[in-house]
Amino acid sequence: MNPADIPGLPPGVPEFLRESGIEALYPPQAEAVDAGITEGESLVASVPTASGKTLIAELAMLSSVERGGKALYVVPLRALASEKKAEFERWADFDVDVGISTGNYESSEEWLASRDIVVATSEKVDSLVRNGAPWIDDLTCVVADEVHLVDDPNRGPTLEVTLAKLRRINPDLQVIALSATVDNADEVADWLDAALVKSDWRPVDLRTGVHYGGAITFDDDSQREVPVGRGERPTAALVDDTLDEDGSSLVFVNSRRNAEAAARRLADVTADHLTDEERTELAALADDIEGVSDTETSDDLAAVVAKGAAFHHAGLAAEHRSLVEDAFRDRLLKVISATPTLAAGVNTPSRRVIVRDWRRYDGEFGGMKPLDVLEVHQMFGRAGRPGLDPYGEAVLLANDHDTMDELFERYVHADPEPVQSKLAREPAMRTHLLATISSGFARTRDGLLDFLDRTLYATQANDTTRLESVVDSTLDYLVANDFVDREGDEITATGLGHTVSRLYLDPMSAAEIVDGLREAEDPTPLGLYHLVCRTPDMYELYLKSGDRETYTELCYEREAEFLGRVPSEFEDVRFEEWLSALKTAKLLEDWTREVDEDRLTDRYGVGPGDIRGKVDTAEWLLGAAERLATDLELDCVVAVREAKKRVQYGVREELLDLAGVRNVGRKRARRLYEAGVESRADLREADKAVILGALRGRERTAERILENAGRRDPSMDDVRAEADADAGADGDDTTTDDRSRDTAGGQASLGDFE
DNA sequence: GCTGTCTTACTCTAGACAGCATGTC
DNA sequence: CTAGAGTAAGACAGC
Repeated sequence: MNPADIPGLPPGVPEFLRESGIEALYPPQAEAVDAGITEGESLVASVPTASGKTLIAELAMLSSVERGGKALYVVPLRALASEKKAEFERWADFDVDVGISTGNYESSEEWLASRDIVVATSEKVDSLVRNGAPWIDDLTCVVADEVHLVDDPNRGPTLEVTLAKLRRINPDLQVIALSATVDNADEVADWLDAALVKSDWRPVDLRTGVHYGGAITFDDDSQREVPVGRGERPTAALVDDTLDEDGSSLVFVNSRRNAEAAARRLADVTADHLTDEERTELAALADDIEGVSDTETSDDLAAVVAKGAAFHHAGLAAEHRSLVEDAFRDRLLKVISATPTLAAGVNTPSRRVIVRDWRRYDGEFGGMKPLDVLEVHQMFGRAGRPGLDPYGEAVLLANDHDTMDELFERYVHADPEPVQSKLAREPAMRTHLLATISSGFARTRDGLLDFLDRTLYATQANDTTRLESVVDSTLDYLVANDFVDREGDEITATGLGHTVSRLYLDPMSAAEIVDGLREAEDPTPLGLYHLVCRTPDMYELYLKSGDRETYTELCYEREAEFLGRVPSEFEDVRFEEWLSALKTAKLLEDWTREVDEDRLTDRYGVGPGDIRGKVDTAEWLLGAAERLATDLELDCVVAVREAKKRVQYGVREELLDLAGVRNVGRKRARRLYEAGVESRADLREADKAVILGALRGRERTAERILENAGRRDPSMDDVRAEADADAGADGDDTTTDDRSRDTAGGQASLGDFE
């Protein structure tokens, strides 16, 4: 199909498409147009990654906007939201404005209302609906990207319920659902009253196969010799082989440690294939990466990057990730070894994809569990860059013939699993029933069931008794915790219930927090951190060997600080969870005692990205706790607010005022304080020479800070920095300080092995 | 005596959305 | 009680 033959587009778009090199639509795109996506028809497109799904969405959104409407593009990850926004901005010339709304990057309400296309995460959309954002009513088209994620036990129900709500708010809403190839796309289409386009077509040829005994055997029975030398690893041989053709590789492994170890080994392979120019560019990139964070992870990553390889997992700081992804896309990095994060994240295509580990540890399963076919296929889908690679190759690894046969059967020739609604799970029900009641979508039990009838769950379930019983027990729970009231048939949210729903808290988290705060007379920061860390909204840190003893001891030592009853050591599971939460809380406490990032990472066995994640979550939960305490008129409001601010800035109490000044973080605040500048007011009055000295002679920085502190004459012209008293020992003093404090308190820290 | 290879015992395990009000080194 | 790669440390051979 020729772009000019597409109906309903804004004038000029077909020409624009042709200028961007789109002479003819891909077959699935043409099918989608035939199904009427540019004329308001709904569609489920179940097609492989990189086969032009985005254009399908764009055509639908553009035509909807052309008819005077407004489109919403729903993504599963923040990183994807910014990626898509940047992509859609190419339509700016056609008077199509794009806005973005995620938890960390929020455009103002009025501004979003004026945008033609809004990109948001599913949770954010859910939240906007709960809070009654008026522009939601104006939507004419919604796109759900990666809709197969409705299968996800944690976040799937949010997407499912959100789509159901949007369709209820606007019955004429056009829905475009983009999915990986799944077994039961027809059920999804059924649910959404949409047409279905299902295709295996790909713009770049994809060959999948298994490497065993010195050769890859592909699905079409062809072979490619990739001999493995003595003492060489198959992965290295495969990466080397791709490099001989000037192609890049993506290696998927099953743990962070494996990703890092593999990158170290593969760096020796890539190092031999670099031009001098690449070496120079990589050295610069390595410098940038090292500068992102002062941690071992950062240094390790920089070391392999200098040689043309990288690792990628959720322990990396966000900047690390994007630097690595960008450099790989620019073909500067030759190989990335990654955990499954990368398969679900932003677009990072590669000539060859190597799925080294196809089993992953799963505690619930009690051992190594094979990856889902869908997951492996998502990894496969990263192979082959449209327009750049002649073909893509996806390879699994086998050590013996039996395994090779198994892999062919299990992954190469297998269809992905069907997606299955997880809505009937308790945690999902808790949250979504309360939200549904709170925002007035339903006022009775029948009303709730009627609403739930619009979900995928109802489409799939052949009898609704399970759903009814979960609804009933969940309602009981919500009533018992004073989130909803029941009078006869009438179900309404209480004030508390409304607040909880709008704060986007899991009701169980809210209940735990409310209980804890009610009994808190004079809560300590650790007590508050522990309270929020043990809610279901916080991922807990994993207890390592030795941690049990360490934190049991700490638990008794600081027993008085905990809010709520400490479970007995003999309630195994409960106590274990209590300790995990304590470990997380202790990480936060250390963070607010200004312990350095690198010490935190090795004390808690986490990466810089994990620290950021924990801090963010704690900040959010403490903010919610503050709001709950305010509404309930509890005395601890001030304590909670202070704990939140300390987590937010990562500082001790005395630095709160300083750290509140823009451009002053935990490090600068501490240096200023040591130099005698102890408050915002001091910043306005103190000797500039002292301030400049504390800021290590950075004039621009100092001027910006003074300006932000409200000083009348921020100029640093002619000011000479007073010598920094402890130059060279900076940063270390606080850590040493902290360590002696810990030891004095009798607490085991790293290096105490007794 | 040093170095590389093999053996063995032991360790550890993926991911990341959200409120609200403004801005790290 | 499940799996398998990584790792550190010791054993051993070869020079």
